[in-house]
Parts: sequence; structure tokens; C-alpha cells
Amino acid sequence: MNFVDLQVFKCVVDEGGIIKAARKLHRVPSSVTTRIKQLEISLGVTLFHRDRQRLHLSPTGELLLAYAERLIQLSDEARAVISGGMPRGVLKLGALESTTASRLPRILADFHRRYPEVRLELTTGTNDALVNKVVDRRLDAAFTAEVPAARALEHVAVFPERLIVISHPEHPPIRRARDIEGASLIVFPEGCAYRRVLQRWLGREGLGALRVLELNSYHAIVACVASGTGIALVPESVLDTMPDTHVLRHAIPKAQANITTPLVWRRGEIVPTVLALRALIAS
Amino acid sequence: MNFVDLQVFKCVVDEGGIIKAARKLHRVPSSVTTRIKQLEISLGVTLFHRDRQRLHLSPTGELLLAYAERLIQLSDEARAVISGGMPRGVLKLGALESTTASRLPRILADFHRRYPEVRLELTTGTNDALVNKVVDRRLDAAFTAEVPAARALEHVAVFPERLIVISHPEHPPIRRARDIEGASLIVFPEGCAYRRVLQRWLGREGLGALRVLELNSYHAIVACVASGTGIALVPESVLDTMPDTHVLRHAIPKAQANITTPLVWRRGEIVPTVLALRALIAS
DNA sequence: ATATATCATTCTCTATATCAGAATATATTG
DNA sequence: CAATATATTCTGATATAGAGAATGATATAT
Repeated sequence: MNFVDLQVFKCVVDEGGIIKAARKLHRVPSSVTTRIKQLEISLGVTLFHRDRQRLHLSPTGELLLAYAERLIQLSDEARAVISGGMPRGVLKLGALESTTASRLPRILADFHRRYPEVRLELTTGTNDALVNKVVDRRLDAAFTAEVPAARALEHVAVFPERLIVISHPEHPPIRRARDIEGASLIVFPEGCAYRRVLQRWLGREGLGALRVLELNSYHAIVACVASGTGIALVPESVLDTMPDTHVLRHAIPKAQANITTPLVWRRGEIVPTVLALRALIAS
Repeated sequence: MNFVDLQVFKCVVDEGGIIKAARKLHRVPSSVTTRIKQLEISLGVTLFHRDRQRLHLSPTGELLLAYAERLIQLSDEARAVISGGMPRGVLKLGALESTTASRLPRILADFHRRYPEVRLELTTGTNDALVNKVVDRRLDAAFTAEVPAARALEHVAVFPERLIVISHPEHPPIRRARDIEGASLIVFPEGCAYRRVLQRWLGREGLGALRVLELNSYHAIVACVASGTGIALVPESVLDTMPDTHVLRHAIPKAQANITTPLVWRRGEIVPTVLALRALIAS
């Protein structure tokens, strides 16, 4: 069993006959016949039932077909990633404001250096907005906050993140949810998964609704926190990109704090540019 | 790029050298070297950095390794599933309404317990409809009423059945065909072999056409018979699955009464799932 | 310091596998 | 009935892969 055999097998099934497959494969029919026979012998099963000079896929053959398709697809992907020529064209990428600020600069610089033929279009947005845009094909892929529940999406874990609470420098230490009672929350608009993390934590410890201020940029949020307007939940990596901010950092329980930023794309529709991005991140 | 190359590649990485890999693969080192070189040439990349007679996996090599492992694992799985014992996949089975009611529940329960990987698709229909579907490959096998005449089908005898005539409880005894003169026949629609048995018997004893009522379910037929609408011919085993039916049973001549339900499939095209079913019934 | 062992590689020969092409057998179609 | 289409078998040419021996370069032990 090798890739050539599997490709020949799949072609015979798709084209519905030895001769048609031979034409498509630029081979002579006898070669295709022998290849199929060899495959049957090596697996010890009958892939096709021969009925009056016609081939009919057997149930076992159907079983193999499913595997053959997966194997061929995977090997094509491997070849594309490893030796695939330079990807080119447009890569429509989405990311959270936080990921954009903390992780992307390095990644995108590397990416552009390695694949200068790719024009990058970066869209920022909340977790939910990004997921929707990927599903709608308005993005090729996105770095989100949560692994999406949708069956239609695939993902790979990329960046481990640690969420922390930040406050005004003179704020007393925050060890539990009730320590922030009375403060205002400064958060991203609805749809941000980090905000849900924060509210879940507060809810779990019995804290109800707080005053909420919605801002659209981490710089604005951090500036407001520093000036004592309220507290906020941010990934530590974002804060590390802002060296001169005078805010106090408070740890929250690990169960809430430790999350992973995934890269998500539509199932089965990974494109060369995204493949290249994924390969670059993996290395 | 083929599976052998990938396995050799993975082995070299795992064992950490050409010679160790060669030992493990029962090959000569030169063979392993050439295999790796070929792989590098065919992919157009360098998989290992050669540093003073030592190999070091390159970043590209690491990329390939990940794919190689998935591909090898998947192909092993395919081989195990396809040439490994347990049948799996879909079994498209046909059966008469009567067989479905009386014999199949036990059989199918056993079958599913023993071969949980097989998804069963059961189709009911008349004898002729089932035979046609098997010939057309829309069924893998079927329990029919008669041994099919078609050369293209094989069969094995499975269940002995005894056909009996049933009537309203107050109906006088039926000993010969003329005893039912004037009654209505309640039968399955055209294509049912049991119906032909009944009409052959009546015809042989010189009885002509009777009024006929066609119904599609044994429950309906038995209910109509019980209420005095007419008489019907049913396998005794079906009646035994309906404990509270008030109908009178009448024997008919053994030549007509004793039949055998066969399992039929296309000649020479018996598949693992049907093989398993046949084996289970035989035991 | 020298000898030995280890390692990857190169080269050549042989066995094997695979392909193309011609011939064959059977079924479908005009 | 001829013509076309289909899968298969057989044979010879070709390419490929593996074995084995030789090479060169490095590390390790005496």
C-alpha cells in the first residue's frame, strides 16, 4: 500500500472504470488493473466486485476509499507545507486586539520576511465577531480567544496566555472576587471572551453586576485603569508590551487565568497561506 | 514520497542515526542514506543538517516528522480496519415484513452486540422488491420468501417456516380450498411470495378469483381477520409474536405450508458483513 | 600519539517491480 | 451482425531499490 496505489484506486472509483482512470492518470489500462490487483492482494480483500466486465466498489472498498481520501489529502497538505512553493495572494487574517498587540508583531514580521508575495489583511475584533467572519469566509483564519464550538471549524492551539486583573497602583491587593466589590469594570464590548471569563469568575464567587465601562482599545483600557477609573482583565503578554504603565497586577485563579489562543479556520478549507502561517508558528 | 520513505525517515529521527535505523529496519546503511536523500530531493528541501558525520533534524524536517507520524498512524489504522478481522461499515439488509417481525429482533440484537462497528440499514419489502434490490446492489443481502431463480444470486437456507391460514374465530374449519369459497383474501401487495403460495393452492383445487384486500402490515391483516373481514395466509412464527389475537388457525397441505426463508446475496460478492451475519445465524 | 571504532556516504551490481504494448475475452450498442 | 467498449493477461523493456564493499571523516580508547 503506497500513495500511488491509493491515488490510482481513488481515481478508478471517481472515474468509474479502469480505462477512464487510465486516461486521466496518463497510464495504460493494464497498469491500472495490475495496480488495483496488487492493492487487493496486499490488503487481502476484494476492493471491487467484477461483474460482466464492470467494476463495482465493494463495502470493503468503500472503507478503504474513506482512508485513501484522508491519506491523500494529508500527504498533499504535507507536500504543500514542506515544499510548496511560495504561497502568494491575499491572506485575510483576524485577531483579537490583545493578540494583535502582544504576539502578532513578531509573527507577522517573520511571515512577511518569509513570504513576501503574500499581502496580509488584518482585521481585529472580538472573539465572536472573528469566529463569525471565519465561518462566513470573510476571513481565511483568525486568532481567537476560545476554541470555537462550531463543528465547521478546525483549530490548533498556538499561544498560552495568562489573564491577570489590573488596577490603580494604590488599590489594595485583589485575592478574591469580593475584593473588587464596588469598583468599575473596564472591558471590551460584548462578544469578547475575556470579558466572559471575568464575569464567570465574579459570578461564581457570588458577585453581581458591577458598573461597566466599555472601551475599544487596550491602550485606552490600561490608561483608564492607571488613572483609577476601575479594574480590568488583560492578558499578561499585552501588559508586557506597555513598559511604562503604572498599574498593579493581581493573579486570579489558574482555572480562569490560563487560556490558550487558538488559530481557527474552516474545516477542510485550509489554504496555502494559512498553511504557511501555521507551519511558521509551529517552528 | 511514499510510506516506506516516511517510515525510514521517522526511524532515523527516532533512533538518532543512519546506522541504528538501518539495524532496526533490517536494512543496510547505504539503503537508508539513499532513501533519505531521495526524500529530500523529491521534496526539494533539506531534512537533516549534516554536521561532521552527524545528522541533525532541520526545522523543515521537524515539520515533515509531524506529518509522517500522522500519515503512518493513519495508514496503520486503515490496514487494521480493512484487513483486520472485525467487519465494519454499513450492512444494507433487506427482509420481509414477516421475517422482520418474527425472526430478526433476536438476530439483529445478537449481531449488533457482536459487531458493534457495523451500522445496519434495514429495508422491508415484498419478496420480489427485495430480490431486485439485491441484484441492483441497493442491498448487500436479504431474507426473502423464496429461493430466487436468478443465476446471479446465491443463497443459504435459514429459517423453516410453516404457513397457516387464519380466520375469524367462529369460522368453520378449513380443510380444503373450497372451504373458503366466498371469503375475502387479505394479502400483501403484489410481489409477495406468500400470496402466490395461497393462490397456487386455491388454483390447484379449482378455485377461481376471490375478492382481495391488500394491506401493508401484518398487524393490520391480523386485525382484519379477527374482525371477520376475510381470511389470510401468514407464517405461524409471526402469529406467535402476537399473543392476544383471536383468530382461528387452519393447517394447509404440507407441500404448500412448509417453506424456508433463505438469505440471498449476489453470486461471488459476499462481503465481510454478510459473511459475519451468515456465520452468526449458523451458530 | 596512535589505533580502533563509529558514522555517513558513494559506487557498482543484481534482483525486483512496474510500465507499456499487444493480444484476448466478454458485453453492450448501432 | 458488425462495431465499440471494457477489463484482463502476457511479454519484454526499463527503472528502481537494496546489498555489499570501499571511502573519508570523526570520536574514543589505549
